[in-house]
Amino acid sequence: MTKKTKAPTLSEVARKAGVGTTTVSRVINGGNRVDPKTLARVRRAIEALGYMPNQAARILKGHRTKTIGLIIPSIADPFFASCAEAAQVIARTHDSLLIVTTTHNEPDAEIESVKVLMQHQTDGLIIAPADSDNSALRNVLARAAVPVVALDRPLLHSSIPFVLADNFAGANLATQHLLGHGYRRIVCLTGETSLYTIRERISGYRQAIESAGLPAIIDTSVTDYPSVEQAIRVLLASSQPPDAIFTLKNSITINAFEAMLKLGVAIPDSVALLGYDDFELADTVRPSITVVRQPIDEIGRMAAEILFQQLRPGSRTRADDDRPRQVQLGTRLIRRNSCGCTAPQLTPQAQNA
Amino acid sequence: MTKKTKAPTLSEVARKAGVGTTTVSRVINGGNRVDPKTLARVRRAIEALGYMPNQAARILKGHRTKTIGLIIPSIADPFFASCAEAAQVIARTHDSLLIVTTTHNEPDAEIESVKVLMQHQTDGLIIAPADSDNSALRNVLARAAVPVVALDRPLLHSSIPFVLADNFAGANLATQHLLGHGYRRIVCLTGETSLYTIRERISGYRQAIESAGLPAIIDTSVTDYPSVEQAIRVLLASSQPPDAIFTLKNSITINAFEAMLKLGVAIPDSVALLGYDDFELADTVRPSITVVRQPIDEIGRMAAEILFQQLRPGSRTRADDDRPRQVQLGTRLIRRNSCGCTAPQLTPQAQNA
DNA sequence: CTGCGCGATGGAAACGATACCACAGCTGCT
DNA sequence: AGCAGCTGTGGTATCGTTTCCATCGCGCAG
Repeated sequence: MTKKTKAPTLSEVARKAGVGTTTVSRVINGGNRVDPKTLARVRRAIEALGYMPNQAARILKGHRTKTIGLIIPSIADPFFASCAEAAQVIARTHDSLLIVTTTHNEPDAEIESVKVLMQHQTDGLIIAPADSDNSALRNVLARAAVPVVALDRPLLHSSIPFVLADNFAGANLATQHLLGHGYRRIVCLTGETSLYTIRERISGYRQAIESAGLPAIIDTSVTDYPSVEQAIRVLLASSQPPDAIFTLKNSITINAFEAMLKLGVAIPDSVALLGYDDFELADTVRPSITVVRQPIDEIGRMAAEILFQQLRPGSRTRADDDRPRQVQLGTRLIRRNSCGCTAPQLTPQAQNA
Repeated sequence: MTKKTKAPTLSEVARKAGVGTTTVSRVINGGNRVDPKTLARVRRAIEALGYMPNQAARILKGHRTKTIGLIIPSIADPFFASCAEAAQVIARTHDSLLIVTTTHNEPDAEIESVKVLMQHQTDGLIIAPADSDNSALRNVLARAAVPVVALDRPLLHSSIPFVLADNFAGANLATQHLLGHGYRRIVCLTGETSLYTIRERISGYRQAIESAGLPAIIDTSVTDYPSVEQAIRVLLASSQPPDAIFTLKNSITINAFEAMLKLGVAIPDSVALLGYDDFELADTVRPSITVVRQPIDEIGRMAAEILFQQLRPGSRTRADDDRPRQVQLGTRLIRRNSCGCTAPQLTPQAQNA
């Protein structure tokens, strides 16, 4: 038990170094305007005592806390995990700490998270709202009195800046790609339609399908593996079975792939498959799966950067900054083998936006 | 700009409610020993002002901060992301906030993280040390003067409790399984041997192989896809090509699988494959991949629980608690098709530990 | 009738760091 | 010589909350 009972304070350092607290404070914060000799002495005292500034006291005194909050549905979701990682990198360059809380897409948990983070005096907030039209959340955020940036999903009817991928364009392009291959009965398996991103993707799909004069075939009911398998089974048994499946979400893509394998559906010869969101193994499975890839890291990075940009002293006052506040990033179609492209491109292309 | 310039304070609430600060404080902390009428009045004032306690001030006043730190290599790594998620759930049940920092397995970043978290006065720390024998880290943690729990990797030569999977037993069992299938030239592709977990797995493999009187064939050089493909290419071209490959890490398993596919190696008929760590698609690819699965969530959960157990008031004094402090959790062999098991078991078995 | 105990409440001193202000000593200009 | 201006320094109020201690009624036993 070599545990020390108490952390040394600034004034203990001051006493040990034989100087005033002000001087020690100066040394800690850059050491300007301090005599080199004094500086060295204080530094030595700090070292000897193993002194570390108490953040709570600093924060209490006011001003910047060097802490920002990130509110996401889940850490275990690779998409948000990558966003978090990217945001943390940016936070670190701004000498700030990122605190992540999770909501599992529950509005109550979101509001709770905002409250918790505000109590911890975070300088700003990045949030991926479950419901893009949640007035309760808007209110809480308005009270928060700190800059907020929305991530992956916008917060509508508010002036909150957002960073997200162009889901409409991504799905639109993917659908066009399938149409280009000659598929005519393209089914869309969606997942939870309460999410803004999914709805946008549906719109993108629908627009492409309908402007080709074809019927949109949308199944919003699928959730887990059994439901996906069942849905595909039913579709295949119908009088006009699909010739392509477009899945709007990672887990559904994987489930659909597995179900098609199990049901003995030849991909893409019998039915093609194209998924929204890339994943590591999409390239490894046989056939490899064509997907729409979002610039995940970029989303996390930009959200954080916009937040810090708003945190710059003075930026609050001059309301009209020249920088863009609402960012929609482009997506790429990563062509692999599940869509009927014979020779998969090794270098991804087909940018949009 | 409906932004409020300033958050209301406790004394403003007190003034509004016409009571003293002490009373408001009591109301916030449970409201015992307060007249029901006063209580209601204060509650109303709190509501009206949208008051939220300032954590910084609370923390400064001393005692518990209701905040714990988690230091992991990466948030984007699914293993640690799941640990973090599990730990966060436990933290929430203890009414605490979890702050995650990442190190990318760099010792300097670890020490920096500990310092940052200590400055934020976290009540305790959970850490996955890159190097299990890092004396600098041990020193910093000793100074930290708060309970610490090691996760996934122990911190040797210290009394710090740890929670991890039994890597030796897991690899040992996996190797035995391959031996049981009749494979005799089992190659082990490791990944970075600086990690405790990898070293343990190597030992488990070696022990099983050598007690079968066979030579351990270990390639520690592989890192990314090209190196894995190259390694497999060389192995196959040798005079005595392997009949099974045991990969000690997720990314290497995936790389090996892809390389084998590309090189036209029949799995498992020509060469079997068994990987350490399960992943979502291991079950979806063809052939599905047999793996050793670790109880990831359980690791995160238990680490957090042990930490909070040590945080219980008084537990610091009675040093000899009856609870176990060093936990090694069992792993399971998930039998699929890449190892030669003809009929894959749908219900995983073969527990060990 | 007095004092004791108890429930309800408020005053004010911390907690540790910051920053405003003051001031000492020195330079160099008029 | 006098004074402005600069550098290096310290005293001290302050941030918002908790908590120790004091106070104040008030019913009730002695």
